[in-house]
Amino acid sequence: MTTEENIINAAKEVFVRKGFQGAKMQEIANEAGINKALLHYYFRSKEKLFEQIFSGAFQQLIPTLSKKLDETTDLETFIRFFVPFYTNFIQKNPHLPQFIINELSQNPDRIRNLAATKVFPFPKLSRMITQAVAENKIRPIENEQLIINILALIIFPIVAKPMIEGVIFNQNAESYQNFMAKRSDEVIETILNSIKPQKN
Amino acid sequence: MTTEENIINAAKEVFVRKGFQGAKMQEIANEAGINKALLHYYFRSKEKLFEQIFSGAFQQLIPTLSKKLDETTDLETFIRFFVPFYTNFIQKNPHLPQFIINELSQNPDRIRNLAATKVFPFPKLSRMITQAVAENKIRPIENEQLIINILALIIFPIVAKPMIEGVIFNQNAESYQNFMAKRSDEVIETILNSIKPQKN
DNA sequence: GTCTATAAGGTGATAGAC
DNA sequence: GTCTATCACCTTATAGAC
Repeated sequence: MTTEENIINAAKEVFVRKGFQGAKMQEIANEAGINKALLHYYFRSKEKLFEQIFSGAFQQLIPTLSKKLDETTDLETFIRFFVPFYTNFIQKNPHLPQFIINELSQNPDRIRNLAATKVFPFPKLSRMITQAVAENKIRPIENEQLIINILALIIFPIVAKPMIEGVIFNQNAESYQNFMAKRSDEVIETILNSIKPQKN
Repeated sequence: MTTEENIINAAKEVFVRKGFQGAKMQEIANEAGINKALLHYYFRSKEKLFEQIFSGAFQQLIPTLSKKLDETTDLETFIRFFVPFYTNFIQKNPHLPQFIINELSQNPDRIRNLAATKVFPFPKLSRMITQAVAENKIRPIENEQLIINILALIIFPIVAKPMIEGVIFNQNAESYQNFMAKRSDEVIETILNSIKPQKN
């Protein structure tokens, strides 16, 4: 592993754990097993380092999703694919959504350009929902409400992990893991039930 | 308004906007229209000031909820009360959940004692759900899954506001407000639909 | 490329005048 | 109670030897 890759991995870890302000160059250097000066040798400043890390974070995610959306026409099929797929991605990058939310609310300009199109392929899914409603396959619901419902059910339990472990599971990490193992199926069932067409 | 109240209001604002690390005593002083020294005169340290702020944040919330839970036996009735009530509280304190989540994941010890019992009256609601399942009033679902579903649908759109405004609504603040105005009803409908007993 | 040393500026906290 | 001035420390960034 090159020094540069080494730094990137260390920085990703620290940035995402501490946020931009909380992350210290010294801590990144320690984590990478080098010294501060070398950080500035490879990446002129903390800002530059940050941008490099962040712009790469979502690059694995969006192409896959867009492709799947192009191949799929049925909303239920897409949801059954999307929920475990996105859950899995976020479980592998558990601090990422919280990090994005934090940075967007503290310094929107820093990552707005980066985040705008890379977080979620919104328009395609939106059209799919509109169509499903028009065809009476699901109950009437606004695109945005349904999309936020899905994202909320997936993302919240991961972002709020420390809160949930503390308040709901009394600091019991095993209970939380147990809970998360069943989460994906539960979200699918919750979503599909919630949009079933109403009986007349 | 006394200087002390002044400081508390300013500090609440800044802490919740920037997190513990990001909040600077100078910024709090500016926001309060005084100087740094006076902060330390009233509250010995940044830590002390922080504790004072935080421990007061939830004190209005929990008593009301507990009382309502004692008065209510029907789950649907409670949900119809709880969703708009909690939504309203969080809209008035929009940065609070994000703040708690952040601080819990960055320095759990700092607020664990404060947060543990004050965020949510979990056990009472849990028993109510167990009973509703046993009586076939709702489909089989684990208490924790349902409670997290409810909290997720309420809290996420507020915590993730900057992300949603950016990605879903193209920086259009009015669209977001419009979305939030309908949110409470939508959450109730989503939740109640999602737990309807299954047909045989 | 990698290091040590240090500059330049910020941050929490205190001393002391009024 | 409120202020100015200042201390001690920390953080980013750079200079310069190897």
